[in-house]
Amino acid sequence: MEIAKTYDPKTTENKWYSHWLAKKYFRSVPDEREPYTIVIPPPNVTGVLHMGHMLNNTIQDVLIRRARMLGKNACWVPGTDHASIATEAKVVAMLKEKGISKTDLTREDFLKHAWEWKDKYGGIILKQLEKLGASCDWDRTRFTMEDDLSEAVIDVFIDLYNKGHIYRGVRMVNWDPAGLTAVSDEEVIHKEVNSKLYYIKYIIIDKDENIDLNDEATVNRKLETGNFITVATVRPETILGDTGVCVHPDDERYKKIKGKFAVIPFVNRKVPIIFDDYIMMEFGTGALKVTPAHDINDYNLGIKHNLAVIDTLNPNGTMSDAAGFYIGKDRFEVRKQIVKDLEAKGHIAKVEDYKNKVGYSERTNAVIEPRLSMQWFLKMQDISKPALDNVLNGNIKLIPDKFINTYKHWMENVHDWCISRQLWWGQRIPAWYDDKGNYVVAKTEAEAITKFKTHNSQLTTQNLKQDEDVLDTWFSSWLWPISVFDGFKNPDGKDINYYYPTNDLVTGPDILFFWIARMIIAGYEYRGEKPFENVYLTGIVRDKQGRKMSKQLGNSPDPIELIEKYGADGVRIGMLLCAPAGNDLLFDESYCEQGRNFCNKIWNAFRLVKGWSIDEKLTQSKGNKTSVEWFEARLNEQINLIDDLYDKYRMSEMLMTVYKLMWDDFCAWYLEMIKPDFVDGNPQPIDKKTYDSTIVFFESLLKIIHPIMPFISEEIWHLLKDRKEGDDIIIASWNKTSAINNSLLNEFELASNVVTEVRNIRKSKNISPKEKISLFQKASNGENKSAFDDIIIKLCNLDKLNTTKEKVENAISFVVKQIEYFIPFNNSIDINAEIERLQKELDYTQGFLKSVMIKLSNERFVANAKPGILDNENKKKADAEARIKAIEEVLSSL
RNA sequence: GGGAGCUUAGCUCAGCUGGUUCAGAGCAUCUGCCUUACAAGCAGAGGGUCACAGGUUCGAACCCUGUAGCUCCCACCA
Repeated sequence: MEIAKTYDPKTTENKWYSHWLAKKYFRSVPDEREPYTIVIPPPNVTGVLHMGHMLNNTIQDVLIRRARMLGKNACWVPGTDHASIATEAKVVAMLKEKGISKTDLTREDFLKHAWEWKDKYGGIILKQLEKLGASCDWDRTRFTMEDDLSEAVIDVFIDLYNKGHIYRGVRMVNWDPAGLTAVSDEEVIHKEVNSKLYYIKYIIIDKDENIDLNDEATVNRKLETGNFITVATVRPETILGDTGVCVHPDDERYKKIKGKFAVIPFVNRKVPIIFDDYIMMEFGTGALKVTPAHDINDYNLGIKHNLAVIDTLNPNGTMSDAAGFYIGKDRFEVRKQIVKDLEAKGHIAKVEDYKNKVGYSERTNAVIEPRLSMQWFLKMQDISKPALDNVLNGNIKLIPDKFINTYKHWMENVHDWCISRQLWWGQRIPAWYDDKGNYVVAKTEAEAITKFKTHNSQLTTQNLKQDEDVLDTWFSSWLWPISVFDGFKNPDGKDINYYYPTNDLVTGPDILFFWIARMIIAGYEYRGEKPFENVYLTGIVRDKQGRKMSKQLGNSPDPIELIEKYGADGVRIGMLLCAPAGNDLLFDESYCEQGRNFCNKIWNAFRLVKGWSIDEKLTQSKGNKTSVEWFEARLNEQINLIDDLYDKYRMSEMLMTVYKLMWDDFCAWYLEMIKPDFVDGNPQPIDKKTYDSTIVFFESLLKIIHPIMPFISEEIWHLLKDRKEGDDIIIASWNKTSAINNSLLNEFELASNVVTEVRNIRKSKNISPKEKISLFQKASNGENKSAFDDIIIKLCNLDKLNTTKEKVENAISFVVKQIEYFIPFNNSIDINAEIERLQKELDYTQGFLKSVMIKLSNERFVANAKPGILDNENKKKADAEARIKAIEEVLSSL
């Protein structure tokens, strides 16, 4: 059978994925085995796969597949997130294209459209994950807005409310006057812009004084006599909402106006002058106009000093009736106009150019206005305590641990969590209001009525209204590790008891607070136990220039296209190659190319082995015996290393170790060592013993690569030999190691150095690899045979490898460790070049010896260094001296 | 403004308790090879004042101090 020269992923991927599904290998149900559990960070239900998903799902699949091979009951729970904001935005956009405005629809109609949308596009992303090879238990697929999970969310809300952790309060939201909605902080883009800082004079009057600003004579007299205070602002239109002027209590300039009042231009409003150390005396004039309705800091000042709140903006960004002037005009128009009008009345002191940051809506690009609104909050102080403690004490590990600092800082300064969103797509807040604004929190309207009736027997359903808002999406995803196992519905269920706490969570550090910290909080609050043991934090995938991948930039490759181009295994390698834990990764397609090449290398190793014919009668040569013994030692050594790296979550190092074990040790050395020769153009057979060992090695290697490259490993596993039904690599046992022959590994080290030296000399002397040469190795006793001699002969294409007591004339020489080697060379040898080469070696070694001697002659080093270190230095000294002696001997012979 | 982190080869990064020939790996580069598994390959080579300046130590890429540059998080100052 002819085997293709290159590995073709297309023919294998669907085949094996369907096979695994059919065999239900991904399925997990509780049993007596140790569980190994990962819950997927649920992607947005209507989203499509991007590079970030590729990265963290590859890592999750690697972990889950290895756990499965380790004999654990591996359970990877997939699912999707309803993603209130993103999904609602998509549905709104879709409706808009159809000419439907959200405001024209009832809540019920809108939700109908939204569910249709979800049913149509939801789950595409999960289908895409299959292409990657993700071995999720698809029977367990959950959705954060399915009935059970929504019910859990509502129950948790009610429970936390009853415990006194949830309250209503006013909060400044980012209002998008174009989109007519509040947007989250994450959807606000701050840009630095050139604006103007206006200095505006406010007349000062006494407590019992009144003034009419239309009375020009009085105003001018006040201004001329210095009875005014100058404030600076970039938003002069907000003065219509001013209800105070604030200065620093220590500011000498303003001590004399204590107890006085300022008059707001235009509106003629008399407002108090307040003193607060929030003020920075150096900024502007050291006096701040306070507009509680339109600035969060001003709002806080207002609460502290009991100032009125006047909301001067309509939702669409025009001036409201409450503003009193310019009603119905857009705020930017008003800004220009009010400056002119103030100027005319002599209220403008000066105008400066000024750079400041302005927030823009990501979606509409409108300038965001801070706006007050009533929201629901979760008090974080008390319930977050165990979540902080258990990360600090190592009960939950963050990998890499540098994130502990960030986590600690955030948790120690934790803010109350605003959990309400002005959206329809999500879990509706279970609060019910009567027409006076009284409310109760209840699971159903009926319950709400009952609750109300205990206070007011007159109430009926007609007067009750449920809160219009929904809960923040994170308020459902923070329950994810519990709710996917029905831990709320059935708190003592088989699943939750078996799988919880889960083992590893793999996600990005950008949601450390949004999601990870909150899952930990919920875990302790509702299970009294952590939700996971380890959090593996990947980096953010960026492009080669370090920019975030985004649709706008168009710098994000389509993962599915990558898979088609390089194969799923190739792309998985590509992701892992550039993904050190916690560091952002600069993705480039060439990594996938490298991954594809690696697949091909493995494929060709298989092709080579498969092409050999076996001669059962042939006895195993000494060289082959040594080769097999060496590779076995090497393999065991590397498996131990790989296991250790897995345990430490050093994924990129683990990958590199696997890569080099396969490519360098197995393909470049081992297979070359045992590869049968050709005689007269005919390939020779291999002995059965060596062949069998090689197959066993190949199987071990395939098992090692399986978690990383599931498809090619399964394919070759089955092509390598006939297998019984159900003998699939995906469920094969992970390699166990045995004792390692270290002296053989050391001998190989020497032999491989000799081979490299000989090849190097061949190249520098232009000796063709086909031309046989001789090699002499010097040994005082004339023996010094190595198990690797036959291998050196083969790999160097020698006609003989002899031992000699004396140096060899007319030869090129080199020194490996302390041993001298000679290659007789008939053509004239460039003595000078030889001397130069050896002299360089000698200089280096002598320099090295010198540094060792300095240490050893240093009494304080000898006194202070640990014994092992000292022994080492002595050994280094002896080795270097022997080497110098060897080189000098060769040199003197020249 | 507050906090955290980073700076090692052309690129991406390892370097774990300060001490193995410690200055590494992969990629890229250069040179020679279409050698009967693989040119998506083989063989070989070159490449770094470990950001900079001090300090501690017998000994520093590693610990301390300062400086410069970069990144992220939080609060964002009228």
